[in-house]
Amino acid sequence: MQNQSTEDYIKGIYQLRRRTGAAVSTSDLARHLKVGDGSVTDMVKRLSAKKLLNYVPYKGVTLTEVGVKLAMKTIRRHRLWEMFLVRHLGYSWDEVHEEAERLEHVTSLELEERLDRALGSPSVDPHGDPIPTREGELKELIHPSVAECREGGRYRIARVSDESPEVLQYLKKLGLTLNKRIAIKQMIKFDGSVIVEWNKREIFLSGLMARNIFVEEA
Amino acid sequence: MQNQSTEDYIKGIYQLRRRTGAAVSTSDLARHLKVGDGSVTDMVKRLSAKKLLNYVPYKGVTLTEVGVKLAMKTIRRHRLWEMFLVRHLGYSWDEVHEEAERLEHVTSLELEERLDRALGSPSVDPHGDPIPTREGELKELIHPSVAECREGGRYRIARVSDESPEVLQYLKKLGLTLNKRIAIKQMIKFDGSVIVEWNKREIFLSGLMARNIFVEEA
DNA sequence: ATATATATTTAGGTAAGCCTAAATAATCGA
DNA sequence: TCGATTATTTAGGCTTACCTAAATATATAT
Repeated sequence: MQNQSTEDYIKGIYQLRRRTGAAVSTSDLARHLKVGDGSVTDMVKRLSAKKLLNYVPYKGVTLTEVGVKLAMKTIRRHRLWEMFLVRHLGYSWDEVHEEAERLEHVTSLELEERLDRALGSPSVDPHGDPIPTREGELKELIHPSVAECREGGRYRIARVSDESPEVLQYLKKLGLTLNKRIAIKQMIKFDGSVIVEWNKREIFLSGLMARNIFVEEA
Repeated sequence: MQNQSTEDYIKGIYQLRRRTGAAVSTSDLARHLKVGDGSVTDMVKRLSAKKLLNYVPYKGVTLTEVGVKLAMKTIRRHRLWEMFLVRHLGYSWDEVHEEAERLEHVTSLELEERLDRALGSPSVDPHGDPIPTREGELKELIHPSVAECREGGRYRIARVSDESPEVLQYLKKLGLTLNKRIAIKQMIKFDGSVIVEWNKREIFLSGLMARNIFVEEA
């Protein structure tokens, strides 16, 4: 793969931290970025010298205020591009991640503003992930996954994890996109899979699928 | 400035060669890319090893077939982006060069195709520069500059050099954009400046301006 | 044709990101 | 709490793209 940029490291740290809360270990970061452990220690020292993060050997890293700002800027640009590619260039939601991953790094403030304007300042991207504001504010939306729903409940699809294209492709094929309304028919405890009803059809979701689709009571 | 990529070197060679015809000297390339002479010799050897160009020490470089292909691809992406930024994001023609300079390097074939489709396969960019085809064909349009016109002649503005933002900004302020029709009122031999008429107004163009605006008999 | 000027290459260095293997620190189980 | 396992850092190297200054070609002018 291509070399990881400063922005990739910072974004990675931000995203891993959101999951775990605590400082991010260098080896977790290494796995996330698909580089060697030693490479991360190396890079992390440089980024620490640039005051983008705090590094305590053997303890992991946390972003500084400046680091968080950079993460927000990068995530904002990423999500604006995803939205733009879907709305203005006809991409589907499973095709935009990789493109945005590259475009986010070459986006000027001017371009960011124009993308935002062209989209009418959207608050979420095509997967339902919130887009940080121009000022770097991000309101994390906390939605339960389908795996945590109650049988018989009715929900609106609020977000789908963009980590695995497979989930996105499967849902695309079903037509089960953002904001669609579903009913939970059956929760299968044995393997965590779920049967939902949508559009008068019963749809089977594996446990993995169910854990990657997030909903809101409706 | 940022490091120059392989694509920048190849594109630079292509463009310099179009001007002079012969092999491109390493120092001309260095000036063009704003890097040291020694750096170019260095890079040129690497690109030669990759078969993108032919390098004869002390004689300069020429692109191989593969090199020309890469130049065409890069120029196509650059010009499609310029067109897209103008048509779909409201940029003006003097603002797009730098953005396109970055975007061209992170554009997948898929994205290239979608830009092209969204624009209806345009044949020229916002400055009138021809856009290479998908297959890498570029038909160079040869237009005389305003500095070479004949007094009293009537012309259509076919292309404006995108090298200097100043020219583009000046013309933008006048409203004198692509395809506008002008009449040559007076050629001033002394310093090469030209007085043209457009929209019932007389417009003064310095010699430098005149040499950067290209026209077609009309 | 030779000296001088100019163009080009070489040589030695730097910094960023990466790798692997060896060394060291932290953690966990008994 | 001690020893083993696991996590993390260090050390030594590689590649790319850059720089500057010195060396060497080439071109020019008399």
